[in-house]
Amino acid sequence: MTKKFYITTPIYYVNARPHIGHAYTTIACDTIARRHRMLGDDTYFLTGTDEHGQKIERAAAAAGKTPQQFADEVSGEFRALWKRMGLTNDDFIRTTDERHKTSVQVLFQQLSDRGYIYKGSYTGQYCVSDEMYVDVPPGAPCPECGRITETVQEENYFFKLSAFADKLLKLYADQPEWIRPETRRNEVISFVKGGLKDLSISRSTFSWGIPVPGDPRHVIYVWLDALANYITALGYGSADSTKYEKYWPADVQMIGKEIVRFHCVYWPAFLMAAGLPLPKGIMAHGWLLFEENKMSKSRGNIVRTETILDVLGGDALRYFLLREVVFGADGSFSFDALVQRYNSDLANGLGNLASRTLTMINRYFRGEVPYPSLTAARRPADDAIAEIARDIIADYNVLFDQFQFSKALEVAWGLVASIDKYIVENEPWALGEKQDEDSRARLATVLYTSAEALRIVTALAHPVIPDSTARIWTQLGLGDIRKFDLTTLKWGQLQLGTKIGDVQPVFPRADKSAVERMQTMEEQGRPATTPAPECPPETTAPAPGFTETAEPKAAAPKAPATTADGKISIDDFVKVELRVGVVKVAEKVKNADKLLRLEVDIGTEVRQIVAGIAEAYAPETLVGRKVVIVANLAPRKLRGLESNGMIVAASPEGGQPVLASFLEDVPVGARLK
RNA sequence: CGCGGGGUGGAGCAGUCUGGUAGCUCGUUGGGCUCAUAACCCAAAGGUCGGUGGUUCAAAUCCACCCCCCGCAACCA
Repeated sequence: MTKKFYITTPIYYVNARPHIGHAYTTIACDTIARRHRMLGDDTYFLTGTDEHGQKIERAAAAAGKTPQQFADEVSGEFRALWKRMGLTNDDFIRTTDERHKTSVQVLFQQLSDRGYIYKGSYTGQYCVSDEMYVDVPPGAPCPECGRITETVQEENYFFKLSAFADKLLKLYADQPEWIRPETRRNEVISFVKGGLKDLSISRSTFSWGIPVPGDPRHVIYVWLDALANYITALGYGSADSTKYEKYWPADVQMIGKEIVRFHCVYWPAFLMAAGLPLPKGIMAHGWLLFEENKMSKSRGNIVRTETILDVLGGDALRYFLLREVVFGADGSFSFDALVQRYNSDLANGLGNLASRTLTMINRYFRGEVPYPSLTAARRPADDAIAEIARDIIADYNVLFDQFQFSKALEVAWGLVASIDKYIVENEPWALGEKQDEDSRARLATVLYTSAEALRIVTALAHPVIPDSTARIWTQLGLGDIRKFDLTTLKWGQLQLGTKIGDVQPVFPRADKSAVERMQTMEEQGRPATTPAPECPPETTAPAPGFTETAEPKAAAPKAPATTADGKISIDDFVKVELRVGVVKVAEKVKNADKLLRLEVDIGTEVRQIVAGIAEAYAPETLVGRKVVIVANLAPRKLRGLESNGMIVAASPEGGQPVLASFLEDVPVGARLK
C-alpha cells in the first residue's frame, strides 16, 4: 500500500522578488518531495505566494499599480523561476485565488461558529504612524516608534488564542519532534509559557485582503489568510475536498526560522479551534548569510538565483545548499565556496568517477557492463566495497529522513572516495594491458564494482541533483532514473551486459572566471544605488533568508507625496525647516550605545535633541559646534528622552554619520533654504 | 547584568549532552599513478581547543568568573 506524503513551503510574500533565500526553502522541499516519489509515496508538494496586506497595498500604490497587478507580476516571477529550476511542486497556491478566498471565509466562519471568535469593541492605544494597536497605558508613547498614541475605540474581531496555551504546551510536550530543530522548540515553549493574549484577526484600516464573512468593512488578518493556504490549496471548504481528505494533515511543513511563531503557535491554535488535524511536524531551517564582497562596497547583496543557474546550473546550487549548510542552522553563501564545492565534490568527485569508470568499460569491454568474477579473481577489497555501500545506503536514508542533508551527502560521497581509492589500488588500466584470463576476470570484477558503486551514489543523490544524476543514469545504460524504486536499492542490481550510453562530462570543471562572472552578473543585475521604492527595508548586509512574510505592521515609511517621477516641489521642500544651531550641552544617553543627548541653541530657544551619533562623536567635541537641525520635526521619545528635532548628518551606507557643517561662520538661528 | 549564537591547525566546521591519545573538508608542500574532467591515490607540515581558576587519576568536554566576535532587540527624526 502506498503512503501519502504532503509537504509544504511557506507561501512567499510578494513584496520581495524571488532570491536565493526563497530558492533555498523550495529546493529543500523539492528534494524531499522527489525522494518520497522515488520511494513510491503518493507525494503532494505545495508552494505559492502570499499576496494580501497593507504592505502590498502600499507597494503597489508606490509603483502606480493596483495591488492585483502588482501581485500578479511578482507571483509570476516566482512561478517562472520555479519552472526554470525544474521544481516539482504539484500546485501553486495564491492567496488571491478565488478558491483560497472562499475557503478562508469558510475557515473564519468555522472558527466563529465554534465560538472562538468574538467581536470586541476594543478600546486601546493606537499608534497612527504604525497603524497598529499597542499595549501601553493611555497617554504613553508607542513602544515601536515612540510617538504619542491615541486612545481609539474600534470594533475588531478577536481569536481566543488565550484559550490554547495549555493545549499547545501539551502538544509540544507530547510530540517532542513536532517543532524542529530543538532550539526553535525551546523558543516557542518559552514564548507560550509567557502567556498568550487573544489575537486580533481583522483589520479595517485597509482593504487589500479577504473580507470577513458578513462584515465586509473588515478584512481578515493576513496571517490567518496566509496560513490557511496549506489546506485551502487542497480544497478544504470547497465543493471538492478530495485532496484535503487524502493529504491533510501535512507530513512536513518547512519554514524559515523567522516565521516559527506563526506556524508553531497561531497555526496549530487555529486548527485546534476549527477542529482540524494538526500537521505532523514543523521544520524550521536557518538563514543564508552572504559573505561580504571584498572589493565592492555594495551592500544589500541579495544573490539572485538566476546568476547561479546561468553559470553553474541548478544542480550545483541544490547540491551546494544542501551539502554546505547544516540544515536548521544559519549558513553562509559565497561564490567562492559554491565554485569550490562544485569542483571538488561534483566535478572531481562524482563526475570524474563516472567519467573514468564508464570510459574504461567502453575501452576494455566494448561498452558492456562486465561480469564480476565470483570465484578466482575475487578479492576481499571487492567485498569490502559492497559492504561499505550497504552501510552507506542505510546511513544515508536515516540521515536524510532527519533532514540532515549535509551529513547524508557527506556519507554518500564517502562511497565515491572509497571507489576512487579502490580503482587506484587495483589498477584496472594495468590489467587492461594483459590478455590472460585471470587478468580479464579481475578487470571485470574491478569495473563492475566501480560501476555498481557509481550507480548507487547516483540513485541516492538523485533527489538532490536530479538533472545530472539522470544523465549519469542514462550513461550507465539504465534508462529513466525517475522510474527507479529507491526502496529496492541494494548492491548487485546492476545487470551484467548492460549497454552503456555515450560518455559525456556531466559536471565540467569550473575555473576561477566562474566566480568573477557571477559577481559581475550580480552587480549588473542589481538595481542602481537606491533600492526600489517597493522594497524599503533590507538594510543590514546579511540578508535574512526569505522572510518578508511578517505581518504588515507598517514599519515601512509612508509613501511620500511625490510627483510621478519622484521629484518634490519647492513647496514641499519649504515645509522642512532647517536651521543652524550651536551645541550647548552634549552627553551620552545612559543605556544607549548610539545616542547622545544634545541641547542645541537655535537662537529663539534651546532644544533638547537626541541624536544617534555617539559612535562617531565624543560628546565633549561637540560643545560649541555649529550644527544643522530640522527644527519643525514632530517630537519623538528616544530612550525615554524627548527629541525635538533632528541633527542633519551625512549617513554613508554602513559607515559613521558625519555632521553637516559650514566653512564660513554662520549666525545661530539662520535658516537653510 | 536585554535575548540568542559563537570563539578548536591558513579557511570553514565536527567533537562538548554521555570527560580518557584532537578529527573532517578545503588549502599548502612532497611523492605516486596515468583509466579519468590538470582529475585520482599516498604522505607531510600546521592547533598551548578565547583567558583564568576549580573539580578529577584524567578537561576542548563538567563548574565558576572573565575577555572577544556575530545576529536580534532596545536606542541611530
